Amino acid sequence: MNFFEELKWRGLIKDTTDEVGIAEKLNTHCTAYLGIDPTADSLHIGHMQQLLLLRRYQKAGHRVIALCGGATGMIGDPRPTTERKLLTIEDVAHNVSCIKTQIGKFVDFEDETKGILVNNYDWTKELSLIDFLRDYGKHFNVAYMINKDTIAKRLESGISFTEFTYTILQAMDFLHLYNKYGCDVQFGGSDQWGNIVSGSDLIKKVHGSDTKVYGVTSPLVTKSDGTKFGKSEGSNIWLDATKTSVYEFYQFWLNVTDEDAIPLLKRMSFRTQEEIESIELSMKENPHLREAQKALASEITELVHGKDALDRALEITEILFKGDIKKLSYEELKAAFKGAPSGEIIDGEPILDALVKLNICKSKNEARKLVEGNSVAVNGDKVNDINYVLNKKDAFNEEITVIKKGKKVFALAQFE
RNA sequence: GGAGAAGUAGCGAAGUGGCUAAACGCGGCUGACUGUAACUCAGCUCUCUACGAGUUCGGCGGUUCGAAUCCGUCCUUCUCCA
Repeated sequence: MNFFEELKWRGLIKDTTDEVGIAEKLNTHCTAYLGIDPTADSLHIGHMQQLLLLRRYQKAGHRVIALCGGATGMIGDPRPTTERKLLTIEDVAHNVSCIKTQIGKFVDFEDETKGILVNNYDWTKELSLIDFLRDYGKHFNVAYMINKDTIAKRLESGISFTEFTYTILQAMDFLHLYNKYGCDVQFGGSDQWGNIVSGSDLIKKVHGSDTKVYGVTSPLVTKSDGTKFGKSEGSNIWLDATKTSVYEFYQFWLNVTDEDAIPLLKRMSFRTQEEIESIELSMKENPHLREAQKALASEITELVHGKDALDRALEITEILFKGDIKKLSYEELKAAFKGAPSGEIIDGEPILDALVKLNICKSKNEARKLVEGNSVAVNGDKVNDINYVLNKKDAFNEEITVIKKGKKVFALAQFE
C-alpha cells in the first residue's frame, strides 16, 4: 500500500484537483502545505486531523510547510453562518506565537529540507492596495467567486467585502509558496476546498495551465450521530494543557462511541492497517474492554502531551473510576493528580462557592442544582446538602480535597 | 439613494400590553440503565444573600398602574428597485 492508498484507506481523502496526478505525485516527492489561521490562542482537536496529516506527509518523506495565518487571521475565513468579529492585531500576534509552538509537536522543523514553518503576514503586510488589485485582483472573476460554496452560503445572510476577499489572500499564499519553495500540494479540511482551488487556479493563471500543482482535502471529522465533533460539555477540547487538562483530553478520546472508534483510529493514529484491523476484531468480541478507545486515547495524548502526562492521566483515571480515593496516601494523591485542574479554597468554604471557584460550575445556581441532584462528591462521598462546608480537617494532610461532579469531572481543591 | 421586512436566551423559532423568566425544537448538564459506550427514560438549562428577590427579548428615550409586545429615535441585517 503506497502513501496515497494509505490515505484513502484511512478515510483522509475527500476531493482532489486531479486524483491521478496527486496519486503519482505523492508516490514520488512533493512539498505540501497546510494553513492554519490563528483564531484563538490554542489549537483544538478540530485541528488534529490536519496536524497529523502534516506529520504523515513528513514521515512519508515529503517536505512539509506549516503556514500560520498571521495575515489571513486578520481578515477571517467566511463561516457558513455569520460574519466573524475582527481580532485585534495584538491578539493575532499573540495567537500566532502560541500556535507555532503547538504545531512543533507534530512536525520536525529542524531541517529546512524537511519541514518549514512560515507566517503569511511576512509577505502580505507590505503589499500595497494598488498592487493587490492589479497583480492579484485581475485573476479573480467575481461571478466565479460568488459561486464558491463558502461565499454562496453567505449571500443570503450577508458577507462583508473583507471576508469576501479572504479566498484571494489564501490563493496568494499558495502562489508565494510555489514560487519560493516549489510547493506543489496544498491540503486541508473539506471546508477549505474553495480556497485551495483558488490557489491552484491562481498558480495556473500566473505560470500556465499545465503547471503541476495539486489540491487535496480530507473529510471533516463528524460523529456517527451527526453532532459536532470536538466539543465536550459544550466547550472545545484544546491542545493547551492549561485550557484543557491532560486528563480531560485523554477522557475525551476514551469516551468516543464504539461506532466512531475505528474510523477515528484510522484517521488519527499512526498504527498500521494490520494493527487497526486486529483491534477492530477484538473490539467486536469484547466491546466492553474498549480497546479501540484506549489505543486512540493513549496514542494521541502521548503525542500531544508527552509520556509523563499520559501516565498521570491514566493514574487519575484508574483512581477515579476503579480505586477508592480515601485509600490513597497524601503523597500518592498529590503525585497522581499533578497537573489536574485545581484551585484554592479557604477553610470553611461552602460547597457551592467551591464548585464555582474550581470552574466545575458556571454559577452558584448551577452548583446548587447539582448538589440537590446528588451529583457532587467530595473525596469520594456524595454530598447533597447545599449548606455543606469544606473543612481543612477533612482534607488529605489538611491540604487537598477532591471534588467531583458527575462521573467524570473533577478538580483538586487546595486549602490556602 | 428609494421601497419593504427583520433583530427574542448557546442556536433555531413562538409570543405582539398584564395569566411571560418568556411556548416548542436542537444543543448542553445531571440522574437511572450500561461497558466511563450507544439506545431509552426522567429532571435541569438568566442570576442571587432563595418557598423570596433582582436583571432580561438589538441600543437609547417615551406612553402606561403595567411593555418583549405601543410610540420616537439610533444601530445592524435581508429583499426588491436605481
